[in-house]
Amino acid sequence: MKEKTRKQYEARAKIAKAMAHPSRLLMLDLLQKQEMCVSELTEEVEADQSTVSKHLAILKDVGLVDVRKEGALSYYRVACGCLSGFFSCIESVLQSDVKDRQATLK
Amino acid sequence: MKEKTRKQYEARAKIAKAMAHPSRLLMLDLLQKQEMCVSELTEEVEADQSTVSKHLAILKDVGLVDVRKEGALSYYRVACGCLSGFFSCIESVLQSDVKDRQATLK
DNA sequence: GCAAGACATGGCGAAATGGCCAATCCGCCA
DNA sequence: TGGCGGATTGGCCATTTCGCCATGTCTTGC
Repeated sequence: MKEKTRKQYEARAKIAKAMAHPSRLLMLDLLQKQEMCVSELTEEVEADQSTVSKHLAILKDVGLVDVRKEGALSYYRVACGCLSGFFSCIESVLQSDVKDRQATLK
Repeated sequence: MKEKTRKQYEARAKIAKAMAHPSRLLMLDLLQKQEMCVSELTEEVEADQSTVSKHLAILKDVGLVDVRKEGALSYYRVACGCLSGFFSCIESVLQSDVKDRQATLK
């Protein structure tokens, strides 16, 4: 395989990897609806504040969220409008898999 | 957070996680165009055959691919039609991130 | 200045992931 | 029935991920 091709798949995988965590999916879901600061997200996610902060750093690193600093607060929001497409794909796999399992049981 | 909600995000994360690997993204890309057997995929991915087989097991487990056995061969193919939506989302994040970096350099 | 609150970062142990080799399983055919 | 090629599974090790604690940075208000 070409080096360039390999790099491309690694870049894509990095983005997918950033989404591949329950807490980060929840955060993306919340941030899609409204921007929130770290302490608000921490309360929703129910994890240590440092943990949430690191999750946000991961999302920010790949460009999935943006930050806006207002005084001491950091407001995060989703940076791309394509997330609904991603979520609906996941949801569709989830649904078809459920159907498969039901079909298998019959 | 409700137990049920947490489980839902975990189920979604499991699917996202299955996609979050360069080799598996490549395989999904190939299998979207045509069904292929393990040895063919092994050649494309350039990894050990057992490694490829395990990657396929992961994709199959979450319902992203299906298998069809023909004699000694196992033909894999993509099981859902929504993958292009997923890929285009990734691609869009990739593009906007590149733009961001260029903008930052100015 | 400094105390307090909001975030970010370093570090560390536990757990999960990824890759290869080796062994096994399975369908086919001599 | 024995052997062979294709595929899966088990085992093992290196690497990465995850989560918390402790600490550092920065802003605000006294």
